[in-house]
Amino acid sequence: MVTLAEVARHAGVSASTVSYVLSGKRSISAGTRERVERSIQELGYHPNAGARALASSKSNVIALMMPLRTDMYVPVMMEIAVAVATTARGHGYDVLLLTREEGPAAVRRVTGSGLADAMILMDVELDDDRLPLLREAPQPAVLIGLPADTAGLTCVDLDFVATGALCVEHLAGLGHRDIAVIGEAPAVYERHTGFAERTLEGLRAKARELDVRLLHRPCEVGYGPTATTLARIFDERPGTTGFVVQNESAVEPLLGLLRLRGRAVPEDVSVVAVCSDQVALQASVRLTSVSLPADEMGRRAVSRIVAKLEGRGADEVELLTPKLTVRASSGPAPD
Amino acid sequence: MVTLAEVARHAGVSASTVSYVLSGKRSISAGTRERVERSIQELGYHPNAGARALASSKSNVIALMMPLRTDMYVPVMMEIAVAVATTARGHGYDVLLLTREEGPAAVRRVTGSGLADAMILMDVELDDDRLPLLREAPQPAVLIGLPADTAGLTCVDLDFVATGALCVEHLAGLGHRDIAVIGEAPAVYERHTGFAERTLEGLRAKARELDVRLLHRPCEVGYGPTATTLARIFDERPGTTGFVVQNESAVEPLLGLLRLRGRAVPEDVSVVAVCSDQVALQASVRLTSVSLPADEMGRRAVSRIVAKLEGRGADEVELLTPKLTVRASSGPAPD
DNA sequence: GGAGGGCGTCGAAGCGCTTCGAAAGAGCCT
DNA sequence: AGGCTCTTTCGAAGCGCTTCGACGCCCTCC
Repeated sequence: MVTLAEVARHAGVSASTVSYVLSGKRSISAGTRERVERSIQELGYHPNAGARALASSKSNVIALMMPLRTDMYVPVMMEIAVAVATTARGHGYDVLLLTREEGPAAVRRVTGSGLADAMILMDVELDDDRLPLLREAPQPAVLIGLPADTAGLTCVDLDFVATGALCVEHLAGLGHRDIAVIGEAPAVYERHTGFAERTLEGLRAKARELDVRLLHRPCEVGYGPTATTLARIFDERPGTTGFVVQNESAVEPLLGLLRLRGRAVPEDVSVVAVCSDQVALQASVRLTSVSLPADEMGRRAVSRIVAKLEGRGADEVELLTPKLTVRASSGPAPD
Repeated sequence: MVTLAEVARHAGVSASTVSYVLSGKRSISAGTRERVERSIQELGYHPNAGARALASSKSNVIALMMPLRTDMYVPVMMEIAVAVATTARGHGYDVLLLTREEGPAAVRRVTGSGLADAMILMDVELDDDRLPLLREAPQPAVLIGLPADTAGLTCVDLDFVATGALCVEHLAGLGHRDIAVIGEAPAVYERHTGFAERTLEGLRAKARELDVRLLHRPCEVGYGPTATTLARIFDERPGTTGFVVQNESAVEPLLGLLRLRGRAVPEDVSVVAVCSDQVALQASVRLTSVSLPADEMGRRAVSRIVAKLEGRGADEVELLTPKLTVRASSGPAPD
């Protein structure tokens, strides 16, 4: 393996000079810089990550703590990860993949070992057990999601309360008085995952405000569970004409089931989904949806982390404003 | 941050003794070990990753190069990543997430900088541009997938040729003489992704052998494209009674579309999918499928990497034998 | 009772890089 | 011409850990 010292010898300069050429922290004459750069090329030199981390106390790695369950939002999680990885690379950082399942131990490992310079955490629960550690960690962190207490934390998330409100508002505006919500899997609520509860909160508040009847039912992933949930909903509220689908994987089954029941979308029944634009456009009916800007959340999270690593930017909660796009799945309520 | 030296002072021993307690590379008396371990606990010591990497030339990190597209098999990729991350942690390794898109440059970065001790590559193309570098890299690597030339490489993959054959065999055995294949997106074939081409090869070979007519059509992700593809298939081969679905995301749309056309599954039409068991079970019809053992592939890949890092295990291609599970979506051909 | 051999521990030398202080030279002013 | 500043480069220290050789001790064996 080629070392700094070899490059220095090859270029006829000292090691520190090579280091300064690389980091740009001191001015180097054009001639020397060129000579060094040529040597680096010729020898195929790559700085040793460990040595660099040791000497500079910076690893140039961002840790990403990701949930590895498969009971929810896999594509969204993936999309966030993609955005994080790509954006981070753009800023010169690599991404270390940690599992949400390791919990606080992983946080401790990172903060203790200097494995990473900063952390991005996904799948934040309202009262997340990683938060206390995070607050005292020397490394900055950004949450993608919103816990109950955000003091001393930086968060990026979609404003799910507004998202819920927006869905109800849209349907109510079209004259729907009976709205059903196909929610996340029960386990998601049991974990007190922030976004699920907040969406519900927004849905309920707006429903109360606009005097619309709202029925919320959690729903496991899969066609069967969706069918059961739908049947229950129609049993309980036969007059339901509006649906809000929070659970991406329930979208296609729901549309299929409505078709089977002879309920036309959007003539008889309107559907609003909270999902990525991709899903909304690929479904069998082009869905009216509030988009889940996974990509943007990932990018923002990295930007904030990088800002903090560079000493800019304070702790702050950034809630992205949801946007509802009207497509072919919603229309006026039948009379 | 607590250092080895501080632990040593606290325990009243030398730094090297602490190091040996940690690594177990030399015997330590029970008393000393306990004292040191207590100090480690009390001080909350975590070894510095950079220093460790520098001194031992081992980073305890495995790089995972993952495709970050969303045009195919997102859940499968995710499942593999999960398995890799979890298994790796079980062996004491962390996982560095690299994007497939960085291509050979990422391989060079890893091999040059000592960022990782080994690499696992996904989304392998038949003539992958990362392979030459890999062959001369000092770090071991495992491919999840199968390139055309496997000399000097270690690969883990499902035997997709056998998978294709199995699907045709099953349908032909039920009396189907006209089989259509809903394939991956055209881009996947254009990239010469190994598994797609191999599956097709297996399908074709077996069809020829059993004298069955086979129609293969690539298909973009989404309901619309699936509908178009299906329409074309029935135009071209109205007598089609057997379907092989290679593309997970086409499963639910296909079932819905068949229902719309009034073709009952499995009475009129049989469907065999190549997908994870989860998808097979969650679809609107419990699918006869060849399962994609993503989890096992991830685990095997890590096992092989760890073996190589420990000096065991040679270069080898490991093809997992596909298993077809008969469920409710396939039955005898109508006459 | 002295030689030989383990066992347990220590000290010191790096691993490859960053970074600080200082030296060497060049250019300018008085 | 001497002193000053500014630019460019160098040398050396040190980041926290691993690891090798060596040392001291106790036990065993003839």
